[in-house]
Amino acid sequence: MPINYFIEQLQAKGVKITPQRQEIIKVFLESQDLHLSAEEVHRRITVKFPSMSLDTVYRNLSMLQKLGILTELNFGDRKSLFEINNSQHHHHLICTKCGGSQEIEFCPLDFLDKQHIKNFKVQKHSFEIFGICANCMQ
Amino acid sequence: MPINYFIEQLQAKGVKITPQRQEIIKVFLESQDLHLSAEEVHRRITVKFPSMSLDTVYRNLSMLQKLGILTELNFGDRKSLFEINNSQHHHHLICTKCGGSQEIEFCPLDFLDKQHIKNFKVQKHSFEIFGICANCMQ
DNA sequence: TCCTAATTAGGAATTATTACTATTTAAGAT
DNA sequence: ATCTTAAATAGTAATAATTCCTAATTAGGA
Repeated sequence: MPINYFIEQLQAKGVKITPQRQEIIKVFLESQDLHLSAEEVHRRITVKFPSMSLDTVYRNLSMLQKLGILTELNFGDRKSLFEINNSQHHHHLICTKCGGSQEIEFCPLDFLDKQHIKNFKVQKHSFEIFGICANCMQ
Repeated sequence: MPINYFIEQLQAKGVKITPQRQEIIKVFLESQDLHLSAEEVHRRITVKFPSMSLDTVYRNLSMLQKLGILTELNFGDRKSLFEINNSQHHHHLICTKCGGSQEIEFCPLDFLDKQHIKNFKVQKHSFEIFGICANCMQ
């Protein structure tokens, strides 16, 4: 997805298109890493724009997540990671040794009997598998 | 499960049976709430034993989790919750409005095609569904 | 009863995130 | 093109959860 695709979403929601916001989206689009922490996003931007405030990063990550442009991930280490929604819905295998992760396309909701969630309005869900990856296995 | 069941597990692992440890286990066994934070465990114990250190709570929760006596839960609010393993494996529906949770017996691993996780040694997994519970719905 | 490694209390330090406030700015109106 | 203003930002302080540190205590074996 080109950056304009996301900029248009912002315009449609009536939020201002600031240079800071554009930089944050660019970082995700240019990143090889799929998952970035607020700190890491900030670090990458301040290389070129040293005045970017960490608060601005947090504020915008949160806003972009609410708009559905980013997904927030919690791998249980009490720091949030974010990934941009430019591929299909998926979940993750996370290596507890090296910290790396891979995507799996399996989604539990496809197998969940609706009996289990009646009288409950589902908003979102999380599913992660933790273990040792092939690399770390030997 | 009586408390002795857990004490014996500790003895079998060769850790010392301190009063502090026994209190922590008691708190879980006596609690109607299924999920307790470190802070909450500490709060309940200091009513009777004001000198219990918060550090001791953290250290022991972590130890009890590694021994398989407790399960650590992360509902994405960057604070860990713990529950004692005295019922069968389950997952949770979590209400984003009131914070309450209910158990569901469905487990994704029962439906996961082993193709998805080949070359990966599974250690643990998380699965939570977030939404609005029946009470908060009206 | 003695010994010692394990454990603890108390407080300081760390990490991630949120709050606050004065200043700046995007973008619609004139 | 300029003006206006609500939204957004920078910089810093505050908060929350957790971990680290160290001297003192203690469980449990000898």
